[in-house]
Amino acid sequence: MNKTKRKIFEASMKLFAEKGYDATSIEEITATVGVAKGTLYYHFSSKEEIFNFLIEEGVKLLKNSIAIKTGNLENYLDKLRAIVLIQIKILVKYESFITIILSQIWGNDPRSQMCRKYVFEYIQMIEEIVKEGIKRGEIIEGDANVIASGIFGFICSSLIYKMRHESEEIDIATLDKEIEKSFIRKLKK
Amino acid sequence: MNKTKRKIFEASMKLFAEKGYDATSIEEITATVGVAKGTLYYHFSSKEEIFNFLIEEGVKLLKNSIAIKTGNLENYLDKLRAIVLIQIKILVKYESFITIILSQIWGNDPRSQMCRKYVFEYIQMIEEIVKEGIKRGEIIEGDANVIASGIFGFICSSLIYKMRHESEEIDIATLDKEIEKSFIRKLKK
DNA sequence: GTAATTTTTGAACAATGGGTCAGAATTTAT
DNA sequence: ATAAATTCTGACCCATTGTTCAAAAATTAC
Repeated sequence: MNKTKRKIFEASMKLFAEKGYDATSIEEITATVGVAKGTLYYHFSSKEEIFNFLIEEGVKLLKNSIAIKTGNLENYLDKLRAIVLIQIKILVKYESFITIILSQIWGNDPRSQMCRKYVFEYIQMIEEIVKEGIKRGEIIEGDANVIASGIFGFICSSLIYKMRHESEEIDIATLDKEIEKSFIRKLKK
Repeated sequence: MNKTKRKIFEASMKLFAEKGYDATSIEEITATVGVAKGTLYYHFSSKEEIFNFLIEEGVKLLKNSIAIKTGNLENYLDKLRAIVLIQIKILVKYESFITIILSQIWGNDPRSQMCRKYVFEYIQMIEEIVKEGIKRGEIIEGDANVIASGIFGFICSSLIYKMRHESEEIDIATLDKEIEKSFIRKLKK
């Protein structure tokens, strides 16, 4: 990716996360980057395209991380543990992306639907792991749907937790350990 | 509340939930209700005021429900169970309100901050229950912060679950039971 | 029935925002 | 050095939006 394009990409990510898609104007993005309007439209065909680009990059990152970190684990509960940890790590490192996703998935407009599609795919992936874990007797019996949605819910709760402790620096290991201790561990059969 | 005002209130709630605050125009709201623009501005001083009004009403409802349903329970884990159930019930009955809240709390703009303030108060309330439950030995030891945030996360996961099963009608009792079985029950000491 | 009050109307206004484009500046190729 | 291709600029366009207001309509009070 071009240097200018990357700058526009990063400024958009930050602004979309802070103020939302609609409330962020093209003018604001270009002012932040320090280029003229035309430059933005040279690199991206529309505001919408910036957004799509953003989401695709983020999803790619999340999926890859999960694939790498869970691939070589044998036990399916350990896979879930790994997912929770990655979720927290991504949240801390790419908070803007997670913020955008969590802001966008709830509505009914096309943009929401698009984001939701990705999130559903992600949860589906978790669900497969839960199902297999149950089948193998490594995870307690239960509705894999609900459990997978619940594990996604931990992204929300982690971000909320992070926001509630904005002043202090959040300790990934501690948050992960506490979620593990209070919720995940209990999924062991 | 006036009949016309109520109609405006309800249409706004629905539209804000579906399309988001910024993407919903005054014109759209008034067209939905079937009144002229001026009528809206007779009942509300601004778009922002509609939003604030909306959030306050919803929060009032949620807090009251919780106070009533947990008040006469002795055991603190039962209180948490009741909260989860109420969360699901409110979600099904007032989905628009929950959708608006979940869309709004993640950003950094004044509107997000306001919504977040309410959500933090709500989580705080859960946290107090968790703390007391731990003190009394009815709930396992753990970080009350994380557990309370986690229980809030179940609102997110329930809405996600609901959206993933849009076609079928969601069964409150079942969803509640599954969350109880997989997550809440395990908090018992 | 008339006056006073409340409620509704919709045209008009000012501001903002996404997007365009012809030309300038810069970089790359020959 | 010159030509070609790439990248950048910012004034301009047009549609949209939140808000206002003087006048009309409807309701209430006397």
